[in-house]
Amino acid sequence: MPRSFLVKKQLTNKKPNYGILDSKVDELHTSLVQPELLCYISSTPWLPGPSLIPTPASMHFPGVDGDISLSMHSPRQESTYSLSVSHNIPLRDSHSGTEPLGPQTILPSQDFRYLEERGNMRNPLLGLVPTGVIQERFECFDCHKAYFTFSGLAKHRQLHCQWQCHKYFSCKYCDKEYVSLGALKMHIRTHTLPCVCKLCGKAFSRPWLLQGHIRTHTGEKPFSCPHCSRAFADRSNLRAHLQTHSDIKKYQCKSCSKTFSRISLLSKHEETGCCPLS
DNA sequence: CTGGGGAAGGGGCCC
DNA sequence: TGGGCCCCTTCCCCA
Repeated sequence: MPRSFLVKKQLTNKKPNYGILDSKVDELHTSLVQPELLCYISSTPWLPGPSLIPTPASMHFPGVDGDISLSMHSPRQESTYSLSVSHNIPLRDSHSGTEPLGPQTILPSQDFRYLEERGNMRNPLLGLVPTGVIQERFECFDCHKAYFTFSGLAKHRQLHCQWQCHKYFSCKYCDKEYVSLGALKMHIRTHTLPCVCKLCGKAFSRPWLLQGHIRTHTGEKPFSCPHCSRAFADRSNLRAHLQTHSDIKKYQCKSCSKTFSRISLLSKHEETGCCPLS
C-alpha cells in the first residue's frame, strides 16, 4: 500500500516544475517552512491510520525501523508548496512493487498531476490532488471520486474514469468540446480573433486567414488555373474552379444522376426535393 | 433557378 | 506548443 502525502496549498496558474521530477534534488530550494501547514498520511498496512501531521515533523512508525521526516517548502517567489520526505529506511510500495524511494524525495504537489498524466499508474503517488484543501482520501482529480485506498483509486482510473474523464476539453466561450488541448486552443482563437487586418480592422482567427484576406486588398492571386487564364487568391477556390473544366462533375445526385461541380450545389439540388427519401 | 467566383471558417496534420 | 499549410465546407453575390 502506498504512502500518500496531501498538501494544503494555494492553487496557481503557474506551470508545474516538471524538471524536478527527473532530477535528483539534493538541495532544498526553500525559503520558508510554514509550520502551521499540515500534511496527510493515508492508512496503509504498515503506517498508522489517517493522520493530519503538522510539518516539519520527524516520525517513527510502529513496525518500521527508522524515522521519516516531513517538511513543507515554498520555493522562493512562488506560492506553491512542495513536500520533502526524508527517511533512512527503504520505503517501498507494498502493492505495486515500485522501486524504493530515494533517501530524500521532494514532491512538488502540482507535479502529482504530471505523474498521473504520464500514465505511470504504478507510481504510488498517483491520484493525489492539490485541491487547496486537505484531503482525507485518494481522490481522482478528474471526477473527484474519493477512495480510501490507492488501489481503489487505481482501479477506478483504469476501469471507469480513464476514458470518460480524459475525453474532452471544453470551450469556456461555447459548449464545444475537444479531445486535445491544442484543438481547444485552436478553437478558442475563433472567439478571440487575434489576427487583425491593419487596412480595414477585420479580425480573423488565424494568421493565414488574415493573409488570404489581405489578398483581397492587394489583388494578389497566386493560384493560377492551368487550363485558362484565371487566377485565384485561394487554393480551394481554384480547386472549385478546376471542376468547371472537368467534363465529369464530381458530385452526383443518387436519384436523378444529375452531376454537380460542387457538393453545395448537389446539397441544394437535393434539398429542393429531387430526392424525397434522402 | 442554376452555376460559378470570392471570401472566409474550421479541423487535422506536419514541422 | 505554435505556426503554416492542406483540405473541406459554407455563405454570399452575381451573371
